[in-house]
Amino acid sequence: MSEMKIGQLAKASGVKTDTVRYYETLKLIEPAGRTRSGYRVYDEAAVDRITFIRRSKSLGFKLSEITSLLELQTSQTASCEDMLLRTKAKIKEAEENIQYLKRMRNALESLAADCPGGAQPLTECPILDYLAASTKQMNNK
Amino acid sequence: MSEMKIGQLAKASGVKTDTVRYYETLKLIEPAGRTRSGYRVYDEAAVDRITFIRRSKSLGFKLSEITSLLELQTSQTASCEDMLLRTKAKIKEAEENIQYLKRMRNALESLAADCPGGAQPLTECPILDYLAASTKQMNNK
DNA sequence: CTTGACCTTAGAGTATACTCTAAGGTGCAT
DNA sequence: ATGCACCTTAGAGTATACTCTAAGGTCAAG
Repeated sequence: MSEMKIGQLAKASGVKTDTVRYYETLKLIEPAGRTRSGYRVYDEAAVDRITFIRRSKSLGFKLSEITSLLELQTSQTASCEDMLLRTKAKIKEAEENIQYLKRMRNALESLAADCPGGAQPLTECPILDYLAASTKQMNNK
Repeated sequence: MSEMKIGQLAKASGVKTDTVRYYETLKLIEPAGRTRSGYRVYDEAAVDRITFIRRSKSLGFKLSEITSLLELQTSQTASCEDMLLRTKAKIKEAEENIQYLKRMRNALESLAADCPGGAQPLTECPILDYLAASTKQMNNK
């Protein structure tokens, strides 16, 4: 099945037909051609391309970044370094997000540790106290 | 300044006036009243309320969740346990996101470690190889 | 020749949290 | 009186990645 219609491509690559069309609007993929009746026709390479997109997404790349990854792939002049740099930038991003979430989790945990839980009235709740405390310190985003 | 207009509330609580009006559409806050000419009038409690929202946001609560946190705060029947449960759920969420990001980062790091970088042609790049490899394994999210 | 699966397009809807624009009124100072 | 900062509303725009709807054409099987 080297020639296929959008439904087959979708099934073969694990996405919905809508998603394939959406990717087309972003110029991430294009059908190899069209039938006389206007149906999109794809070849095997299309499956690889969707797979490329899915894997890149699973590594945290956005669709707009994947556009540039795909360009890199077909570029004559690009070097390994180009890909490595994008990968390192993504690692840094992930790392920052992890740190951000850890700070959040730690703050939540220290509040939870102070909270007696149970049927205590909320006036005694250190968590709500922290949230509602007027004009002391201020943690922002 | 116990009575203030939206601009003063915004300044006092560190958000934009647009944000205050947006929060109003979500029923997160309401002006204490209006002047004859229609200007929103707020009291000191409004500053605390916006502060509550900001702090909750910094702990990872969504605005829709903050609605329910604010209800909890003024509830007669709620107990500490209610707040603690929400906090624990949020900790779990943060933890899951951290794990997810760590898997992503680790995958990126092991790819980066295999990549020679430098001026190697991309045909030799293990990162692109992984992304483009046809129909072998498949990581999805 | 009709049924059903599959295809087409354009455009709207979902979720989240704002942010901005347009067009116009208010209120105090010079 | 006029300028300026500030206020009002309704509604659109931003970012991300789809997902769905409507209205209609295609195609192979029975």
